Amino acid sequence: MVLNERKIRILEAIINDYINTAEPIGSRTIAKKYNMGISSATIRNEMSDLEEMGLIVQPHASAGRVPSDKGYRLYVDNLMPKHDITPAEAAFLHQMIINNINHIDFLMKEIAKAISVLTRYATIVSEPKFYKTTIKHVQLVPIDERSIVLVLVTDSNVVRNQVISLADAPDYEQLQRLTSLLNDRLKGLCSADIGDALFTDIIHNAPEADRAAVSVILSTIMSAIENEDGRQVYAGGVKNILAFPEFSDVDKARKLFHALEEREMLITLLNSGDESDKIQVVIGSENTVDEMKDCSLVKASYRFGGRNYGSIGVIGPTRMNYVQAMSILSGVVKNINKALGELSGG
Amino acid sequence: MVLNERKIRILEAIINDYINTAEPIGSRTIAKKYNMGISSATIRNEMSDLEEMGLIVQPHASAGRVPSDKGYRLYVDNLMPKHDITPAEAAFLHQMIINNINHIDFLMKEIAKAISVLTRYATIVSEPKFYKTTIKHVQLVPIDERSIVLVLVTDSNVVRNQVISLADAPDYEQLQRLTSLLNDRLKGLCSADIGDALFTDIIHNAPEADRAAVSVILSTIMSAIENEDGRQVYAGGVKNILAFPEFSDVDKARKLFHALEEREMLITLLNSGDESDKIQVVIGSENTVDEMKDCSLVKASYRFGGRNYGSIGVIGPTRMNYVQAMSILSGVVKNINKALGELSGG
DNA sequence: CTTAGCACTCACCGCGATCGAGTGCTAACA
DNA sequence: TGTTAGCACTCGATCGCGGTGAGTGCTAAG
Repeated sequence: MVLNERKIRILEAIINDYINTAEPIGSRTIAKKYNMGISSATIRNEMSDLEEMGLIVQPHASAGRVPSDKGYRLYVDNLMPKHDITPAEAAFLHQMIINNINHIDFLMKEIAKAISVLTRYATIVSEPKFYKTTIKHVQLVPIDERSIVLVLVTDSNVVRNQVISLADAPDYEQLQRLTSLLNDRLKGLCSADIGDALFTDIIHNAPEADRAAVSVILSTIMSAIENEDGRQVYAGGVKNILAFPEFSDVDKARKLFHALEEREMLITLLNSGDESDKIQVVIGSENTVDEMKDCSLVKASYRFGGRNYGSIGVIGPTRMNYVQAMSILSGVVKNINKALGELSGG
Repeated sequence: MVLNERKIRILEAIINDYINTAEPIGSRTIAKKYNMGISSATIRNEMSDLEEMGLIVQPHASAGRVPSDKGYRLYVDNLMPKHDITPAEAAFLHQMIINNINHIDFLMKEIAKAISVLTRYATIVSEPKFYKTTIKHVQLVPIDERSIVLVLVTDSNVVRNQVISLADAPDYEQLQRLTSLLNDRLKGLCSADIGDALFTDIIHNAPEADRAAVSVILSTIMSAIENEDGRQVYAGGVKNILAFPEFSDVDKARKLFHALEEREMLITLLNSGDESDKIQVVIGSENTVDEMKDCSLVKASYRFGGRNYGSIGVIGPTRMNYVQAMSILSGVVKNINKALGELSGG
């Protein structure tokens, strides 16, 4: 069976209508609403064909049709109009990213929030990977007699705090010395560069009195930088899910909420698919995660100098507004990449 | 009408039953379940009195009774058994607090999470107030040519990061000098101590080349420390709300979710009531916030040396388990206070 | 004061009737 | 051959109705 122009227009009508109304749509409605110059009976015949092709389904015998996951897939891959974000949205995103580009941890949360506000869907983001990130600066800051803060700045400008408890914390001058020492030895290195040899070398070259402290501090630095999967993932706008009729059953909503609080699940989601620059769409049953079978995920990676940096995903019902989600996401990614580029260039 | 012993026992039975089942409870059920040696008819008469007193209400004519907010109030103030947390819970809380007491920002989030897990209610916490908190240490850390990080450690061991953008960031040695300068002048001061005079004095005594940077840095420190309401509030376990039958209506749940994302609302909630050491309970309609009229809030402040530090609140339906919420909350607060005490003593 | 008895109320459940949106099929038509 | 009007049919949703049962309030007797 051939998917002619008319079938495509009917499919588009069904998808557009369903995205807006969340109600199954019948032949008569299409005939009236989108006057295509053909009768409802003809549309009925075409719809019968579309169903046979698996592009639309009937929830029950006397109901209208609803797009299937396969239908959405065709739509997303071939039919969907490309369109950009509005200048206002672009300006808003650009400003927000420029303002916070120096503080990536914070920026990621703001982005998640902003995207959920613009799309009214849930947003998940992952921070830049630490793996193969190099140390730009370490700084030891005194707290009290038994603890200090390790501040770690990486080349991707992620700032991390880590409180370290010590039996007997060094005083301020000692910390200054240790800070200099550590920066001299560690600056510009990535986790792979810091082997056991360097590790013990630094300890042995430290003043006798500082060795215990240096050992603890080095371990903390190592574990912070090694923990590749330790990067943060944030979810924003999760409550938007409650606004969709597909989640009017509280139990269903609760399950999805629960899933979206699972770090591992979010990481799995964001890491799925290839890591190309393209925006990827995972529709309903294509999801490997069970709780997501009724949802779609639109995701993109932001990058910097060819290294994979992190990902951003928009989660909505399968009938989500793919055009809007994809355009906003691409706007965000473009702006982040641009800002990160300027950062490395400047 | 006098509230005799028997009426009290019946009221307790109604409240306990309703806390567990969320179903109106009738006279026959009480007679059977809690054998008090009196017939359902007698209980009926007593219940009629309790209703007249406004302690219980009937959702509709042929239904059982449900405690009123006034009934809960009486229960919480006078009838409720005091009981402590289990040794296991106590050990768990104690360990978590001791482990993280040096990093209060993080600790607060962990506490919110832990309380929601233990109680299955939502938890809100506010970080220690910055107001009248003194500066323990400031540290400037380099990021790149155009930005530095300000790390601020207060006497309550809160560690704050703030990225500062500068037209031309000082180099490392310059930052060292500035760090020393700022520590010399600011250590031990609270926001009220840092007036305009000191402010300009520091700037004028700084080397000519550093003045622009010092000015920006000082402003950042000031705004961080002055912003009394700028303290963070976190909500945890909000999704637990979806498990309660009183929120099986998604719309109701959505409204509460929305409210619990409003910073201002949370601050209002946590600041309501007096600031004594006592655990406070706000029941249903006693709430000033509209969205909370169906909920109760159990809240406590944790303190340190007589200064108000911050608050923790547990939010559940009005039929929440007050005994459990209050015991866990008091356990948490006791442990925090103890840990904070040790901190200042050690 | 307590309790058995009883009439009454009313939410809830299950049932059948009705309604209507939507379909598929058929036959007529261009 | 494709399009369309007509029609029977399907089936979820809605409504009305009587029955059921939990629960009450009242009354009168113990």
